[in-house]
Amino acid sequence: MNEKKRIPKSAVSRLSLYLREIQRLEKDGRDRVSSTELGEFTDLTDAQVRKDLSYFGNFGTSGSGYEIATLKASLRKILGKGAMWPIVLVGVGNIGSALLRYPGFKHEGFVIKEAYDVDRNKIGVRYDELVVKDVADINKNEKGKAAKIAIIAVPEKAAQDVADILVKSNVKCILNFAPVVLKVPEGVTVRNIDLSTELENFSFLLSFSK
Amino acid sequence: MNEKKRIPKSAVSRLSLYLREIQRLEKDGRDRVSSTELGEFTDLTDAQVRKDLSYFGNFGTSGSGYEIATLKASLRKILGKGAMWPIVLVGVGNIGSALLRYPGFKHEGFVIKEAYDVDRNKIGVRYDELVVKDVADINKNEKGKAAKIAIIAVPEKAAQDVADILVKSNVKCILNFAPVVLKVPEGVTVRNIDLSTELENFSFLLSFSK
DNA sequence: CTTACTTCGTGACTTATTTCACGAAGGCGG
DNA sequence: CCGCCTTCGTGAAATAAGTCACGAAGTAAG
Ligand SMILES: NC(=O)c1ccc[n+]([C@@H]2O[C@H](COP(=O)([O-])OP(=O)(O)OC[C@H]3O[C@@H](n4cnc5c(N)ncnc54)[C@H](O)[C@@H]3O)[C@@H](O)[C@H]2O)c1
Ligand SMILES: NC(=O)c1ccc[n+]([C@@H]2O[C@H](COP(=O)([O-])OP(=O)(O)OC[C@H]3O[C@@H](n4cnc5c(N)ncnc54)[C@H](O)[C@@H]3O)[C@@H](O)[C@H]2O)c1
Repeated sequence: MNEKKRIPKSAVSRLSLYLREIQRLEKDGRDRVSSTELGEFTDLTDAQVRKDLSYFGNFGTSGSGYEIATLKASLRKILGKGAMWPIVLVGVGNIGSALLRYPGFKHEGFVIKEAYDVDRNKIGVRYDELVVKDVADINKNEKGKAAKIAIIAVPEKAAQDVADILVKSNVKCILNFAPVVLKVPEGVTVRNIDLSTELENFSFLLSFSK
Repeated sequence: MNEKKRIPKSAVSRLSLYLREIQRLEKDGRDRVSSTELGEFTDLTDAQVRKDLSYFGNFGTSGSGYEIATLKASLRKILGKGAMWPIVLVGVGNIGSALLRYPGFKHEGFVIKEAYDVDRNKIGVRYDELVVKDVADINKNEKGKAAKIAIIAVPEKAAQDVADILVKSNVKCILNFAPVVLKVPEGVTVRNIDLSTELENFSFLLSFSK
């Protein structure tokens, strides 16, 4: 076990894949899995799988691999999947409403608890138990049960302002769909979903490869 | 200029950011920019900016930085942004329809030319000039103007099958929203948009930092 | 209990990426 | 034309990430 060593940033994302796979295996009735097999499922080498897991503990047994029930419990713990994480969403347009309609998040331990927009046509709309609120009221988040995770799905021009407000209301993690590099203080983490950039990676590849 | 050296994978994504920023600057009437400034906008070091650009050419001028018009033209060329890239979309659900409604792609040089679904309620629906077709007819893509880029926005269980079909119809790049690791032959590139994994990175961070 | 086989955990090594830091230009004021 | 300032391009150094390969530990069969 390697409690001390630096953990590569991408290792956490891979942990997420491992967890997903072993949950699938568990559903299929499997109860053990080897690093080789897990590697095949996730398109990684067996060594990568073992090393990633070893950053967090000794989950395996020489000769017989990993017990699924145990590994699952450990990975869930590491990834913070004990509780239901509340999320605040800002921008209920194309993307925002797609997220609100997606039932998968609840099963994954995430729930969009609040959603905000500026558009009076959006405000008041109900999605399941949630009603879209006016973004002007967002600071009411500040007082109570404050979500630490936010999703920004507003137009590019509004994104930085929204981020600033979210940071003030104590959000620590932002998933940003707007095509902007957000400026946030230390201690706040931003991850970008940047579809144009993804596509440009493709057009780059395609233009070069012939 | 460094035509020979291996280019870090992430450099291409950063090029995309640089291009976006200088286009913004151009709109603001600016005509030159330095690596330092570009670094500030993109949250990178000046050295990183210069090194990334230097993989592709000598775009700058000592003492006065980069001329925006020139750099923009070069980056657009590198990223393959001369033509309009046709895209095929499979799965017109929450995500798929959000993509179809997004006008931004056209401005970026990408256009969803075909969209497929299995659901008869989706088939036949019109989005602008596009009409959703039956996924059973997807191989008709095979003959003609075949898109090289595809987006998969179907449920997890269907994703691998769809990927196999797309690969057969000569798609070379797949943007995958389904939470699965797709198996594709060499020469085909997959990039995943994996929202659960993104959120699990957050829950990991939040559970550890206190 | 012993042998043969499997599979983990990990230090050492390799490869990839980023950062540093400096020489060489280019611009500008005098 | 000269010094001074700015900013590039880039090898060299540093850091980060991934792969290798092997000892140790487990399993299973006879
Ligand atoms: N839809 C896509 O496929 C797609 C693709 C790539 C990038 N994006 C990016 O994702 C973001 C959202 O895209 P979209 O298609 O959902 O946009 P959209 O225009 O459909 O929705 C944006 C929503 O944000 C709301 N809004 C605007 N300013 C606001 C503010 N200050 N506070 C709160 N709400 C505000 C608008 O009323 C609207 O409902 C954009 O930045 C877009 O560039 C979207
Ligand atoms: N919506 C979200 O916010 C969200 C979040 C995370 C992940 N995802 C993932 O993105 C994917 C799409 O999500 P969604 O919410 O849009 O799902 P959705 O159920 O709304 O839409 C899926 C669409 O795919 C169609 N489909 C099913 N099988 C098909 C097939 N074989 N060929 C063609 N079409 C087929 C369905 O008819 C449906 O229209 C899923 O894999 C989901 O797990 C979505």
